[in-house]
Amino acid sequence: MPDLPLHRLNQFIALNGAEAEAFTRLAVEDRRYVRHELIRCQGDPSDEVFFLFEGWAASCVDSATGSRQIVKIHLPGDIMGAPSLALRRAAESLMALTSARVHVIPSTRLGELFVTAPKLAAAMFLSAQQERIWLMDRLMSIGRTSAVQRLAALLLSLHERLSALASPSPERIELPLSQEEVANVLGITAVHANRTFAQLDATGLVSRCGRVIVLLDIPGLRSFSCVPKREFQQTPAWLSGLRQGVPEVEVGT
Amino acid sequence: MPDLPLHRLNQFIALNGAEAEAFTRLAVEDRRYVRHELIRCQGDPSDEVFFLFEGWAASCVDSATGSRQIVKIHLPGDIMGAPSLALRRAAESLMALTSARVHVIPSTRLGELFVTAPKLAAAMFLSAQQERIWLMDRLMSIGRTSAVQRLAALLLSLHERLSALASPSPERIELPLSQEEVANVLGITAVHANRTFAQLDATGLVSRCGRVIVLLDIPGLRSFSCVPKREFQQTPAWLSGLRQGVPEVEVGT
DNA sequence: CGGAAATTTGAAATCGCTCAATGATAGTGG
DNA sequence: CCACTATCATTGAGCGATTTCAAATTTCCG
Repeated sequence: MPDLPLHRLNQFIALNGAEAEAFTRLAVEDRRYVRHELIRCQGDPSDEVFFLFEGWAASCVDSATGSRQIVKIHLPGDIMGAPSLALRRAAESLMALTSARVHVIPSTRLGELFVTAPKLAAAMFLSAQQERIWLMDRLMSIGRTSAVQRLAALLLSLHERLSALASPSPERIELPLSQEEVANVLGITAVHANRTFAQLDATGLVSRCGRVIVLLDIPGLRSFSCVPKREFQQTPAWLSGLRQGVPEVEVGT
Repeated sequence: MPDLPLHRLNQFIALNGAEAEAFTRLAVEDRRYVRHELIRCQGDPSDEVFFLFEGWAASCVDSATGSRQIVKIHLPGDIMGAPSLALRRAAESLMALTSARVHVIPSTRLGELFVTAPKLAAAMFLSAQQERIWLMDRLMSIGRTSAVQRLAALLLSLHERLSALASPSPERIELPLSQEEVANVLGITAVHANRTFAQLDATGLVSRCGRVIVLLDIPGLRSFSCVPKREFQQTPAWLSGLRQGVPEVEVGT
């Protein structure tokens, strides 16, 4: 198994080697997808989660009319499909945005990990809370700000996440999304997404050339977007019990 | 300690008496609030979570311009403030919508529970995933549907949650929110919320008298709202390991 | 090179917003 | 109980943002 991007799991609780390895052993399959291919469809039985190993993907909620809302853009290291662990049938569709490699993890194996590796369970719990905050911020963004501001907020959040991925120049974002897909993220129409790009361009906060966007003034973008900056804490003090109370290596089977 | 509404915690994993009791012992304080009082403010240190024991409350994200988005309406039994466990400073403000009673739970005590009561930890994990689905559905609703449809979706979700609370007649909803607050949920303005109420009234799907709303045609509302129905699973099969692998009662201190 | 998909632009219609004013309702203190 | 006040609900009119429909242009890919 090649190096996995485990920064998301390690973000809140530094896992030891055994724990990280236990995670890498969860996958039963390594699938490849091409752009626009469905990884999982809303309504499918939800007995698996997915680890995005390479490429970009999206979680979408489809409305009864067929229109589609992209509720999350996934980057390498993301666990996809976890919300549907609470359901019998998946709440969201997962779609590859670029060619992508995905590790398939049966839910039952994840369940075993909850027993054997409580630190990993805690890491996944915190990761879920982090996702909630991101969703809440996007709800605010869509509910209370204009299309241009939402676009600024989207670019900022991508910048932040690409930085965490140790991307070489995160302020240069090569968007693999079409304008229609960006529109599906922002809650606007494709035509308006185009005008919105032009509008943001005109502010001078970003410069755009095709699908390559360079963020020129990040503090300016942030105050323009009106979305507060979130400072996640690396090792939450309230979880200190985990380090003392639980034997370190009981992970291997 | 009086009977707590623990249906949310028991929804996914039936806790035994010791586990439920361990949870009730978490609280260090029982606070009362009046309508509109702030329970916690965005930016406050996030070293506590809150259990809503009685009354309604709201989680709000405030934008940099001062406008406020209500990201969640809380009913009795909800745990509030958990997303901010991942942060040093709270991401959301918590506000009482009616007079309310709230149990204050220090984060550190919650952390201890993660070690001593893994079933409770799993229940909170699943609850967080459920919240993510609700947030995703609202993102779809706000991003892709009209104001009237969003209002229908809001009323439906309240109906569903009131039913789970064993409310006597959940199709009769006595909203404790002003129209301005409803507008802050739906991502519209207060004036438009009023027109939207009138519009929904005119469809015949609901009837409204002041703040009392009666849902007349629930299937009709559901298809009108375009939000898919979610069937959460009571005891996810994938977590079966928890029942075998972990000693049942090691909960008491 | 050809064809499909994506981007860009225009014009008209619609939805929701803002500003402003008027009625209702509830709470308060006399 | 009533006047007083503040908050909330309602309505109108005009404006702005976004949508819709339609067409032209560009880019991508085989």
